[in-house]
Amino acid sequence: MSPASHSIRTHLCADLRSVHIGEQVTLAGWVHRRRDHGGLIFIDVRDRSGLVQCTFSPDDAEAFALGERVRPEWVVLLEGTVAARPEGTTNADMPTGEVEVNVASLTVLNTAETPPFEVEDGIETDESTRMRYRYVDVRRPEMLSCLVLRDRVAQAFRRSLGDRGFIEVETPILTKSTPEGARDFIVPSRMNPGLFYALPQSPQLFKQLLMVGGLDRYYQIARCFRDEDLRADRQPEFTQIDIEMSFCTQEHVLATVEEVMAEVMDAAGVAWPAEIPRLTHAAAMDRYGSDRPDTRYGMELHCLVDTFANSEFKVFSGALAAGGRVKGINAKGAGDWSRGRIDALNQIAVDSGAKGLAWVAFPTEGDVRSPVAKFFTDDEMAALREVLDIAPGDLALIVADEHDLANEVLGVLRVHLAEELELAADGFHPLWIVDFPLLSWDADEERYTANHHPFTRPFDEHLEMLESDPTSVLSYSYDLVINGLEVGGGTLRVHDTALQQRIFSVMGIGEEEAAEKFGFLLDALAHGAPPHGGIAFGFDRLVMLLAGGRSIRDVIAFPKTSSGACPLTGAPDVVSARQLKEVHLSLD
RNA sequence: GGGGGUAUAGCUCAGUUGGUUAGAGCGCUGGCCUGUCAAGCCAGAGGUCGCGGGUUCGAGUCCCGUUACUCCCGCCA
Repeated sequence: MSPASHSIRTHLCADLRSVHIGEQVTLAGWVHRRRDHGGLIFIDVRDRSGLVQCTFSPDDAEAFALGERVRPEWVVLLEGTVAARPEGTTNADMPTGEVEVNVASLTVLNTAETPPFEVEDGIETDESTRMRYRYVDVRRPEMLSCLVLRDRVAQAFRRSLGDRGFIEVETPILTKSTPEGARDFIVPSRMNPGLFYALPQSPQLFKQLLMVGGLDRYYQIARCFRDEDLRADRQPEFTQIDIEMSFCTQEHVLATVEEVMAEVMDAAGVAWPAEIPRLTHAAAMDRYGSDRPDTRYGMELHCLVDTFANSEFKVFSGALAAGGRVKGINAKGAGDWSRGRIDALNQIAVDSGAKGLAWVAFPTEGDVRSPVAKFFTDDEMAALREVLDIAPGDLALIVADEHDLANEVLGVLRVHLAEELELAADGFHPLWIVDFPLLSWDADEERYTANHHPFTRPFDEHLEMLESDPTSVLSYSYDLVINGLEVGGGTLRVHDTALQQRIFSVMGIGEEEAAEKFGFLLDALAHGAPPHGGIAFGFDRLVMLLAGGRSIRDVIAFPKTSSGACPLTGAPDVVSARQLKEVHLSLD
């Protein structure tokens, strides 16, 4: 049903077409632009559907006088007759360009101050100004279309998940602070002096409790809160499509998600591959140097250990002797880069933790430029060309270092080079990253920490290594990566109290602490927890990606600045002494 | 917490080696104008040069500090 039903208007502005010619219509909207010719006035009237041109003729003195008075962004109600535009005055650039409305009467519903910026696409106004006047900003078609797309995607998720027997359940916003993970936003409790709620970082534990509760399949479009520093793709509050299912294997979760994503992408009008390729975490690191590789381009990492096994070059031989790796990438088309540009790459490598970056440029056939090639034998050079598939115009970049570091450094360079060389193909290139290690060693905290979260289920066949070789234990875990952006992630969960205790123990979370922080989860697991698993999608990121944007803020109606402030409301703000006293807080 | 960038009219920006009264386009206000659609023409208003301090005869410009916005690193299971 159109918004024009049950309304003081009969049509939306941009719905008018030649078929309406001769009809009496009533429109309501904002004055977009006025073109006053003295004896004839054009006003483009805008509502969320778009624009239509309205004309005021001096024949109707009353309406004409009002037409002279109105200003941009005034809110008007107007009645008139849809008419064909005179020959030669149609506007092919406008959907309504064949017609215009000859206005018989106009009512000013509201006046408006001059807007702080133009209500049109493509403006370059400072973002905090746009945020401060967000109600003006969202009148711009490109902003409106982002919110519409967001709605489309949300509706598609609801429909698709509902069709598959998932039940939408809301979980608490006022909840309990948990260790691990991000910093919590906390809320003082007036009725319980000195005690605090925390806002959820995700509904993780609640959805597991719902599985124990026999809901079987749950989803929620859930608001999540994390008190960490912001980025272009990170807001302090954000939205997840949160999904959990019981009695399933990893394959069942992935299959369900693939079906749902196919339907969602179809609803969003996006081309989407029939099958989502999979890559293990280890393979992703090995081939792309990243656990969220951008597969819109190649430039994979290649192992040069065999190539330089007997190298005289001390940097290489030293790294290999220490058990490290020599790996390289081929920056195709960068063979003629200046020394300065290559030095910049070296700086990126060093900033990423490498000791340095070896490079060999092949600007033209038979020409080689390199500060290190003199250390290579002819055979080594030939092998290098072979392994990296070098052609004239290419640039070989080589890192020799400890295994993981060599991968990561090249991974960073790969992303940087792809941007500079504009390698990314069009469209959306999703892939699954699976089989993440369960735990990582945190050198700062001197303990093992969960890669995903502490409730992730280890591979059954790796359980015996849990205490003896914790970092070698892989887990039932999966991330959905699209164009180098982590869009979703999930795991199968531990559904057994004893195993959960073992994992806490390996992580250095004692029985007492576990009982205090997660006691309710452990209790639940002891009350008949089915095997279960799920996934959560970063909804804002996904919509941003589909909208082709670079900032998550453009798909959030009222986002915050990078310091977590809201220029519109002025939040965060001071509260009164009385409010503080009521919640038993005093400030420094 | 660290690094980079930005801050001059409502918006987007220019402003030279420090030098008279800080400019432009758009927008805004007024006037003219009957077929425009980024209407056109004429006229006009509009400035705490982010803020504070310093150097100087003189600071939008140089120095120090600071705030806000923004991008990145750390951080974000």
